[in-house]
Amino acid sequence: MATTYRHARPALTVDAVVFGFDEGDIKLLLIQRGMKPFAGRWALPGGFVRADESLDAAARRELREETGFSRVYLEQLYTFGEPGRDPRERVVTVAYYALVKLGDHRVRAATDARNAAWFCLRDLPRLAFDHRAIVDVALRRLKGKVRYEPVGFELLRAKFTLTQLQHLYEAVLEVTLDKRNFRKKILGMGLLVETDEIERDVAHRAARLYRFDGPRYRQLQKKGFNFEI
Amino acid sequence: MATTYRHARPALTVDAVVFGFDEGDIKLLLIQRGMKPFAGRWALPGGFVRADESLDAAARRELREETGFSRVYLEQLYTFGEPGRDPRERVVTVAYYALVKLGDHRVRAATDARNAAWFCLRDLPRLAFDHRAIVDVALRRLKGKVRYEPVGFELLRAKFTLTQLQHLYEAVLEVTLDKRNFRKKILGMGLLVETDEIERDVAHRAARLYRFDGPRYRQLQKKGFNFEI
DNA sequence: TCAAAAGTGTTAACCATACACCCATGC
DNA sequence: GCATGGGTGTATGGTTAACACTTTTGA
Repeated sequence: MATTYRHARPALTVDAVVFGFDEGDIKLLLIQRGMKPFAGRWALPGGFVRADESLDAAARRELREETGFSRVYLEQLYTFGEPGRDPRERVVTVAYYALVKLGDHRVRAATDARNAAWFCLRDLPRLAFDHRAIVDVALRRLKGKVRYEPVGFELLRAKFTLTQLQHLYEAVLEVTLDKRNFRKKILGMGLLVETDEIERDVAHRAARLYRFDGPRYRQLQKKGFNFEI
Repeated sequence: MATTYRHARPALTVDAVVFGFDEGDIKLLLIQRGMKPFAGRWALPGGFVRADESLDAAARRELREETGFSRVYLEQLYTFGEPGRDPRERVVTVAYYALVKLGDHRVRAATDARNAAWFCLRDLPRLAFDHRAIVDVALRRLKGKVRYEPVGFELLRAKFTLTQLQHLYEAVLEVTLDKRNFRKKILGMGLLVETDEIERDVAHRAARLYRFDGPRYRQLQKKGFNFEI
């Protein structure tokens, strides 16, 4: 950082890879573009960073404006800046990924109303710009993160069954897990608390609901505990 | 990404946290600033991204220009964009971290000639801008990375002793490791090949030199092997 | 009463840890 | 011959992995 700035400035945007979990699958929230370039193509929600806002703030704002989601888990992912990634002019984008709780049907309705839709990872449409590459980086990050930090809970409602949690890990990590061993391990950490509620409206024996004990996790973390699935 | 760009554009820079390993310690390469702001303060090597170069290319170019290092391990770290992080105007910086092999004394001499110097992490000077925060993020990343990917070797010469490797891990992870268990584990991975050379000019029994087998690692990786210390 | 998923323990294999002495070399 | 670090094996405890049946509930 040697001189004052005399070079042409690239435009700066933020984009967000929004993950949800529903019916045993990881889903991705995409926006259909109205304008050129890539009119009609699906793309990541995102937009330009304003002069006086931080990158995190820009990502949250765009997410709220384009998808209606606020109060989600949001983390910076990677910055993409290949010249030519936008055909109009040079645009550098700071990519984020978000984990949202799809349990609440109202938010799903709110986003359904717009030009936004949830897609299974297995059949994503062609995406605008280099957004497919961004999604791939986000997936790799999610896979790595979920094993060593308790972020998986950000994809479930506050109260969940152990089977839901197991299916979440199976979907993200693309493995199958043994039910007994999974329960032993996750309960052994002492991070889940049994609620006095059980599932409702299921056509079989209702499962107990648990919740994640965030304060306890932070406390254990200070003592050197490391979450690991 | 909805409209063409009408907003004020932040300036865009790259900065690099350059790690080395010498005499059992992790070192950091810093540049002393000549101009305001923060004239005289030590700072990360870095500079403005040019109109037609990728972010990676910009980081490599700045590293080469300011420190003389090329062909180093370089990875994007995080993008820092708080308004106000540069007192002059809004500057967003894409931070990288680099791992360099300090074994070669010629490169050390080359950088010594300039306003660059190596510092122990324990006694870093006050840094310009938010560079101290960037260093902290880089350290956390390095600690995490070194355990799950064989990047530690990027800090050692091509041929190294097992004790050097152990000391490297001890320095990065801030732990002490058991010599026998460390050797068992690292040799058990089958990623090190014994060379027919031994240390020279040491005042005690000379240790065998090993080298990291990169092709073998990539091959094992495809079969699902995961490096782990 | 049937279908569907919940819930539960034991064993065997493997892996991580703790630990101490002799060896080779240069001075 | 002494100081310095190089090099080596075993025993124990803990962790992971494999595995199947009974229970509850609603339809």
